[in-house]
Amino acid sequence: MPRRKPARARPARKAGRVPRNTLSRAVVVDAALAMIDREGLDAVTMPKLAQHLGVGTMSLYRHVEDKDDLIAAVAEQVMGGIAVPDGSPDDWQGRVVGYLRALRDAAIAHPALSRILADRGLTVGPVFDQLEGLHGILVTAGFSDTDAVRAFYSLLTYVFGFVIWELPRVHQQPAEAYAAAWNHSIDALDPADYPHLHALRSTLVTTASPNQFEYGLRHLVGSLAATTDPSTKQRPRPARPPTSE
Amino acid sequence: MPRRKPARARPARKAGRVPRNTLSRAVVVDAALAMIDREGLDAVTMPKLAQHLGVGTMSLYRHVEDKDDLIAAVAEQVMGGIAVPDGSPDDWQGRVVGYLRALRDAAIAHPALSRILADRGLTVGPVFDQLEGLHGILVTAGFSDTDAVRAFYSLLTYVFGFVIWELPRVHQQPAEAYAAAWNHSIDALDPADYPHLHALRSTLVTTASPNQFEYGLRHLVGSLAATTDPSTKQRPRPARPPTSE
DNA sequence: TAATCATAGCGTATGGGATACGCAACCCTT
DNA sequence: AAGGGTTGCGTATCCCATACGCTATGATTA
Repeated sequence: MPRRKPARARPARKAGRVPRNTLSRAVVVDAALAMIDREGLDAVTMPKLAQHLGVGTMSLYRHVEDKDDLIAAVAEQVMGGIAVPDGSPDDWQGRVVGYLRALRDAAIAHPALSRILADRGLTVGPVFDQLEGLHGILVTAGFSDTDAVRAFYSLLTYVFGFVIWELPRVHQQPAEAYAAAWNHSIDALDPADYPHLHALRSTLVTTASPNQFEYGLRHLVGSLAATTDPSTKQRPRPARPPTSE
Repeated sequence: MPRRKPARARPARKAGRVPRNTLSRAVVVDAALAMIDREGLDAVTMPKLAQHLGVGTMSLYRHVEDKDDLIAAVAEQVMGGIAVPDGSPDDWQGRVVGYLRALRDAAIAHPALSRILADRGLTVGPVFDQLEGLHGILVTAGFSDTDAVRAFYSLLTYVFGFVIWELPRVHQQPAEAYAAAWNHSIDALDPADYPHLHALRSTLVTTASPNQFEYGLRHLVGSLAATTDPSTKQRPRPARPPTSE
């Protein structure tokens, strides 16, 4: 008993009236990205996406191989929006860090990104350009070819791990839900067995700030810098890294 | 530990003959983990899992709230198997690094782990014990409360990002598939536009060795150490980190 | 302008999957 | 020997991803 026709808010299709060129791969991908951002990755299904676009479900498949292809395209779209910043060769740290921050920003702007990449590997299409750019920067800065590779892999890796760890804290329906959950978990633990966690209740949760991102990044970049350019060794590391929010 | 029946080829159920106490949450979770390791996360469905156990699909739901609960339990199971190593208080670096290596080993032994955690957040049950232990180690080593939190978050974060990046390389049907894919991708790029990537064909792929893990880890730990105990500043960082495989 | 044609949009059908619901066999208790 | 909470599980429902053509559409060409 088939019955399909609401097609949401969009000039409903008339019998026999089938407009052309309404869809394109770009339109589908954009809509998917928007829907993912809005309702979450799991909420996106082909039927729902189609309905949103005011088209039939199977129409999507004219522009996308399958759902997997669609999600991959979404990931590429997002990653493609990230650029390795310009800058003087002297400031390799600034450029590299700028790129990594952009990466984190993208992951926060599109919370599903890291999940998608965790599923299919970090190296999607546009990353090639970025690797090329980063490598150039590092080599110019004095890194050997191999060390440059190792360095940016380490950095990339750190950023992704961080973002995955950070996301549940950043995006959570009620903003305090995450903190509440943590506190609840900690309350359930016996203070005798978990003295530190109890003492740190507040710290554990609030530490997920931009500063935490910068903290690890600073250490990593600073240490990498030390292997190449001793003069910058101290720069990225203040006598004592800021310790609070 | 309670004994576990093979559960494999169980005599098919006879009409009216319904044995009792064949299942338990532990049995279900173990079977799920085994199946995940064997066939991948996506291959695991409630019907297939039940069939494997020789029981009806809905029987599983007596011991597991829903699939989500099951997967969460699997993650806990794996994470619970990781311990913060003992050691002398002097060797905080050794203990912390030991823990992080164990984490990576677990992620490699159970390739789906990182995907699962990326979906639901890194902090699953047993992690509390581990955080408690790590925090104690770091504070004893001279870190302030806050810095200790920042430090292990950074480390944890690095490890997870690394593992996610590394996994596709470690587990791939034909061992060379990954390298082949990369080389193929690079070949498709115009050497004029991507001089570095072309020059690095081999390096880019082969760098994914245990050394890469240690490379970033060494830098991170070394730099963190420097903030607390200047005497160890040089230790984790040889004059020049090994540069090759 | 009319006939031709590749193609976009889409209706229908198939094969899973997750899971609510409720029955009945079991095993334990009394 | 009877009763009852529990466990295993059959059935049914609702969604999904997707294969398979059919048909209208707009561009192309005669």
